[in-house]
Amino acid sequence: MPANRQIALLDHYRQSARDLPWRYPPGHDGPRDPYRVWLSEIMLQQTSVATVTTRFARFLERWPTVEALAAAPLDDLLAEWAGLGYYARARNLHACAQAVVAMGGFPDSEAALRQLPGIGDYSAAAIAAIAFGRPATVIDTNVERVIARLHALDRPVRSDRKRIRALADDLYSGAPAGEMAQALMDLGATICRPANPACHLCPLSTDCAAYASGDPASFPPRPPKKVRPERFGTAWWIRRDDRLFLVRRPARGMLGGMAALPGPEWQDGAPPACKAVSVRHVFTHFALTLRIEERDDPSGLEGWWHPLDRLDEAGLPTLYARAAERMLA
DNA sequence: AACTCGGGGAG
DNA sequence: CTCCCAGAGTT
Repeated sequence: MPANRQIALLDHYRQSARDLPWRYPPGHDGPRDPYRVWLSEIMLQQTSVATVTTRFARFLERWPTVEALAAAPLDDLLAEWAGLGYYARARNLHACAQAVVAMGGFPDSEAALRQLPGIGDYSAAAIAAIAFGRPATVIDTNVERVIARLHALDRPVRSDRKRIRALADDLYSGAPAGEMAQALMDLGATICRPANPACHLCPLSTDCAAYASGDPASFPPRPPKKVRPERFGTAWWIRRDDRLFLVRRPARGMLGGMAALPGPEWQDGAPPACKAVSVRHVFTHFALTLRIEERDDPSGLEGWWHPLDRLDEAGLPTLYARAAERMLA
């Protein structure tokens, strides 16, 4: 019997919805642009609202339609994506745009959306619900956390997905899915936060088992963290006059397809002691120490000379942007 | 089911 | 420092 929870959530949302650049406000009854919804959902995958807010408008201004994006060179899209991380998203975004144009527009069902590159379970449900008003159970990490707390689930989310799915289906049942999804995500971001949840502001607190337990922040339990391995590598700083030699990384894998400083593949292990200039960069599953070595000959390398005064337009991912910043300081 | 894949912001 | 974020694809 989720009706009371749904009413409490939707009422609270209509009162306090965040005003976000990609969002249609609660109660919006006009046409919706699936391109905007899709783009925002891909950008927001594992990326905070604050970060996306600074990049969404510029991206949309450069490519206002899915047709424009499909026609753009992939390298331009990757350069625009630089600094956002998880670059497979940008490669899949391009492939998805071309598929959508080829089929004459975005499909409006969750199942058909799910078949497109870069659109997984979450994004398919979110786009179907938010852009097309379809019923769908939209489950992201916010929804998982809210449900884990409502029911005081005592297993890590990763090993309790089936139960969370069933509880989420029930929570969404019969309600407008797009508004429910956004209500739950706002709740998770602003009230039912991972740490220091603001239960005194929560419209569901009287119905929440974790709140009743007295220690809501302990739900859901976090899996044990694992150690982050070390890697090291070398990047070559090859400068002639006012230009720098850059290369493009292999299409798949780490920083796939991105502009970069040339250099050999990175190695496992702790970096050898060295006084040379180096930058340290922490990725999700390893930490890298990149030594920067000056060279004057790019022979044997495939790349291009890039003007140093326009390096910010080269589309370097953050690791190499920091390395260049260090060398130019 | 476990890995791979970035980076920034908050505490 | 640590943790987390509107996850997806591969193995």
